[in-house]
Amino acid sequence: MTNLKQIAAELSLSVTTVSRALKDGPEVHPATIARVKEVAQRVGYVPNHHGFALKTGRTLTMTAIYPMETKDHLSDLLKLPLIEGMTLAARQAGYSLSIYSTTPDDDPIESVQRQLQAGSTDGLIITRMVSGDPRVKLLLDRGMPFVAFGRTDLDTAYPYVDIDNEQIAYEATRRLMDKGCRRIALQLLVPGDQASAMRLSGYGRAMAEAGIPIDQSLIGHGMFTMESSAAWFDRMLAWSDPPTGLACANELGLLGALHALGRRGLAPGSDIHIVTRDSTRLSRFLPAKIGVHFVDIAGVGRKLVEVLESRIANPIGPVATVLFKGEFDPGE
Amino acid sequence: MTNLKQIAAELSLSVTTVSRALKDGPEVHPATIARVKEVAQRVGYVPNHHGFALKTGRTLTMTAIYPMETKDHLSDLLKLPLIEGMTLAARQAGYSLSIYSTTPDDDPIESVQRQLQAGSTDGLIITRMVSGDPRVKLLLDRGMPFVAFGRTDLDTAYPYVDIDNEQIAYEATRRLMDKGCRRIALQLLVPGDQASAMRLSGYGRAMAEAGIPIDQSLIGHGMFTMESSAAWFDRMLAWSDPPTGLACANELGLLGALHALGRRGLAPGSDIHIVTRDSTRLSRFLPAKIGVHFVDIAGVGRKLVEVLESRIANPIGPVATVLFKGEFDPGE
DNA sequence: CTTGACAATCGTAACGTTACGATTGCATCC
DNA sequence: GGATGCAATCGTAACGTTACGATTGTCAAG
Repeated sequence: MTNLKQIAAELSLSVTTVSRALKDGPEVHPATIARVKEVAQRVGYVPNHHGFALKTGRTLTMTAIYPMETKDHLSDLLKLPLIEGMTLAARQAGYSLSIYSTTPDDDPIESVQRQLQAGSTDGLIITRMVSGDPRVKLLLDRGMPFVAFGRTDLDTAYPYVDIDNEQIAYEATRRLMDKGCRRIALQLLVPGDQASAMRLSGYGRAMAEAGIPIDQSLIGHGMFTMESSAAWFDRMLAWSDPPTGLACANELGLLGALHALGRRGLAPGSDIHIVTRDSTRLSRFLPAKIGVHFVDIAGVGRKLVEVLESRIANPIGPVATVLFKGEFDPGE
Repeated sequence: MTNLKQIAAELSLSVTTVSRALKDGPEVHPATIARVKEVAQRVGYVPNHHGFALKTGRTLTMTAIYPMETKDHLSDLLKLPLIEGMTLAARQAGYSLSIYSTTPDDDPIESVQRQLQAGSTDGLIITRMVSGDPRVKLLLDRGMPFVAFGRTDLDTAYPYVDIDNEQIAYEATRRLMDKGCRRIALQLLVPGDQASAMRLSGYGRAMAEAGIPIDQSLIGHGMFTMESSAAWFDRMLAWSDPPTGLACANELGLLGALHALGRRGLAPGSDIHIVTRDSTRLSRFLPAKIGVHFVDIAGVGRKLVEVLESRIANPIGPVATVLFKGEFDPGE
């Protein structure tokens, strides 16, 4: 591992001049800059991360707090394109992305505090926003740059990137109504999180417009595994008045529901209609007629990094808020 | 952000003593240790990562090099449990895990060299091993601790965790033969990688045992998206003598194949039989009779971290090599 | 010839941590 | 009472980097 000192020694220059030359400092003679860069290139000099971080306070690291809904089960395929989008964008922006996994046992606030105290990151990507999320105030107060994947219902302005879950659920419900459905079941993910609240809101708006009262028993919470989705939908199918429409939370919810349906020899398209949100295009490869909202989650990942990057560069600038719309494909 | 100096000032001790006290140094008076720890606790002291790293050379960071087969498409669901297993285990071991994404444009060797030169990681997790993989020698020569996800055909001993792809493909092929299949198609992932070579080897062994000559046109390379798998299988189904058995590379390959089958009104179970490897249990929720090899990929991720951790702790110790077997479920 | 301006380079200190050797105080021993 | 040993603590230097102010040399203007 080479350092500035070695380059300086080789050229009989001071460490200072070498340091400046490598960042094209105007005080350094152009010819010297060229010589320094030539040697740096030749010996494969790469700045030492920790020396830089210690001196400047900039760590060139972003941390994504990654919540796992369960310890063992697959919980949302969305995470795959999200991670791919984030890691690739972070790398291209010159940051390394550290992933801090949390289980349901972990306190979300404590996870953030830990990152704050450790001081080993320039910025945080937080997800799974809840109503009145206390992490926002905490991070703003401490001046730690961050971006949230998801909005919340605070007065405070803060940077976020979100999916328009309200619109997606509204449109999904409307599409099901267009098919003639009136008893429409809705899958929600983690109870209490903002994404689910928005879905519920969009669903409620569509139902209200159509004058259909909401039947709470049609709303499924905690549908973040194929198993839970299948069991929930299976119970409903046994009712005397089963739902005729279903809005799934995501690909896994869809797979679970299709599984329950298939076991009874049913398929979506005639008696029952299904729509879902999809971030992997996986639903398009299933042998079933389903309406799909595609959302560009890799794009969300890239945007999160981009917003966080500008936030780190200018922590007191205006906050960016970005909303990704879903694109509906009726799947006929 | 508090540091040792502040704690030292508060207790009128030297920084040295505080540093030692926090790691229970035997030279420090027990009562002093208690006082120091009490203050550290109260002010929320967390050691500064970069100061520590600069001084000791230990970064407490592991880096996983994460290859993306394509820039845009979902390429293997295996990555999700792998990342979850790795990140969680790394965190529990006191390391942070950095993910370095690479695209097909990136040179794998250069990616490793970059990590070596940057010196900002204690150890590397490399994947997608190829025949005679030059990264192994490079890392061994430079003394950088690492662990590979996958074996390769080198004489050199090096630590790895792998899935027994040879056995899985062998057993998959045998199972298909038990169903009466003789024309058996095989899906392989990245051309040239070792996992695919092992699959091919296991397939070849089973075919040889059964005395069936290998038809190269039944072997599909580059089947790492649902799209490519569907297109490939669709072409085969149009033949006058289509395959009667198919061994899929993974869940996505399976989805693609089922899609192609479904469009022709066919389903696995009678004319054609399908087996696949699965790391998400997703195939069990599909409305199709397929044999499945389950592999505990989250366990692989945890094991990778565990092996790397012991490698970092003792870089010249014996190399651990771990093989994960698949568990077959005929899916009747 | 002196002064001033300017370009180019240098030296020192500091970020927070740990390793090493030095120092202090105190009891014990001959 | 001075030497010895030991426990507890301290001071300094170093890891690699950057920021700041200082220093050198050159050249033109007065």
